[in-house]
Amino acid sequence: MKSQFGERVRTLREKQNLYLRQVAPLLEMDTAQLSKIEKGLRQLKREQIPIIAEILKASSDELMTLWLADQIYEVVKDEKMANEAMQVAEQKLNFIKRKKK
Amino acid sequence: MKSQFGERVRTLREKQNLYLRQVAPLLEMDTAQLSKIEKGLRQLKREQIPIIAEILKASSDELMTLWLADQIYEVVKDEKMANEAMQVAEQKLNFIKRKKK
DNA sequence: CTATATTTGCCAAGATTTGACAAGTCAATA
DNA sequence: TATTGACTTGTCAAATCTTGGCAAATATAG
Repeated sequence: MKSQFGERVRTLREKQNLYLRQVAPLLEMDTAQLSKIEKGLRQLKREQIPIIAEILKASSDELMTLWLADQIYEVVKDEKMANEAMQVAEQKLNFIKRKKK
Repeated sequence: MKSQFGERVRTLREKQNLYLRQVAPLLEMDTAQLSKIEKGLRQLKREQIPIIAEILKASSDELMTLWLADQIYEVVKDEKMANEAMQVAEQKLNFIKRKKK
């Protein structure tokens, strides 16, 4: 499981019977780049997520969630304190959210 | 709450009655940089965490946890799907961990 | 073998982060 | 109010990291 985002994009693309060469230009990149993105070797730019969601007729929220999860995972993988750090981050997140209401 | 790591470092440093000018050289930086780190405007390098932990007679694990939490928070702050993403990342983390055992 | 789809390797260009310094604020106090 | 010491802020070039684009390699199907 290299990149949840990439794997999901590939699945969706295949479900739509689209080739890299068809999708890549819509994102203004070449097939090599999109291939790397699907394999998790590169990151799609955050602002392109809604675009690819539309191309693949998928939920932008779902793809954004997977994309963010990949970024988080990149930070904590191989870290002994990963779980503790996630918990602390979550608490901060909820604390800030509560404050904003 | 800008940076949990930075705030903790400052607290620990003050508890030890140390000045920036005393601590900074031990990390091979100037006081300006360390000041920014404590205020969350810069990140300490990951590999320097054990060093600062020793200087401040603090737990390396604790500081690493806060440092990682800051990195995670940076990824998800202001994101609508933040909580969902954290959950997905956590699942992946536990999945991988289970596999490694 | 040929054609098409995808993957991989490379490296220059672009973007981001850091290091270093100078100048600034602030508080205590002579 | 002038001085000193601690800390902060702004700037910018250098260092580091990431991306874009191309060419060549591989894979698959006919």
